[in-house]
Amino acid sequence: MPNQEYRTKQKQCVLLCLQENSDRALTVDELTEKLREKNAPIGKTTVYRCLDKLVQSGAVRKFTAERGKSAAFQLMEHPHKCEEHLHLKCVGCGKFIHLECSVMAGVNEHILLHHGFQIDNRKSLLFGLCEDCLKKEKDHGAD
Amino acid sequence: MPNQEYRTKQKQCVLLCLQENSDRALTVDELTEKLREKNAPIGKTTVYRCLDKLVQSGAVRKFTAERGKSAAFQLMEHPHKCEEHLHLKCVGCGKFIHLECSVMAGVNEHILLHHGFQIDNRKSLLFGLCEDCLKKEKDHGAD
DNA sequence: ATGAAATTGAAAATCAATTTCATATTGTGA
DNA sequence: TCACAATATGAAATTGATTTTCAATTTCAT
Repeated sequence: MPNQEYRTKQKQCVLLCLQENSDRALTVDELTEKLREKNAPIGKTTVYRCLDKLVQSGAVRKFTAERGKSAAFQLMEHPHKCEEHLHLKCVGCGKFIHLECSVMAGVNEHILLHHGFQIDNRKSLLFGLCEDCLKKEKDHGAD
Repeated sequence: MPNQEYRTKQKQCVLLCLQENSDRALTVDELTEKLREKNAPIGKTTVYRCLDKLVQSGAVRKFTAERGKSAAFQLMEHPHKCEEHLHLKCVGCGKFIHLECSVMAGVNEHILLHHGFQIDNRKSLLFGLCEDCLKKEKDHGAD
């Protein structure tokens, strides 16, 4: 009486596609389209299900967009390491930045000790503008 | 040729209701129900529209829930001050905490100077467990 | 090869949020 | 006070991402 997860072509393809695009977050539609182009057509329902499992396992991070916009998914290269630091997401270009830094290392501890709050790095995300997008904004003079 | 915002009963009621519940975030359904109970019935569409404006103006913060769950809205008592510090949100009880603290004050500056990233405090939120919920979790021994 | 458990995916359902549009309200100028 | 143009309201219809359903297919231990 097997009680396990079956190894299927579809799951492998979704994971591979995420690996090939690990520098950015993909929506379900983008993923489905990329796989169709690669002659590995797959139903959207299945893509949703694969991603759910990957998110559960911690291997993939889900960026929940505002309603009406699709969520986007990105593979985390080192999930365990990722739990140890905060992350930044640029609202200009979508870039995802690992905030690994000795100065920042003590921040979560400080918040736990002095504010009684235990931050969950997997669920937290700081939004703002990255270096490139800041520069672009200055050049255009706007805002 | 007026080119302004009309002062209507509905807008005042929504704002008042948010003020009376400024300790927590309310969904559109909760807000609509509370106003019905107060004999100030209002259409959901209008509640959505009022909230949009309040969010635009910075007076109200919107907590975008995962899909299938409704977003929740909470009045910010001092919007300008809020832009100056980060916030914590407890995933256990929903508590919203202002992280005003001298130690944290330099964090955004450090990230800008050393990581080239300008954090937008209005869009950022750190998730985790507050003191009370941490205690509850320990008592139950689970996890 | 067999069959029970798990997976797939098209179609239908879900549901918060948005749009539409006819009606009602607001505030200004006469 | 009146009229009217700008704005607001809200019920109903629509949208659109995600989830559910379920019959057909695939996986893998025996």
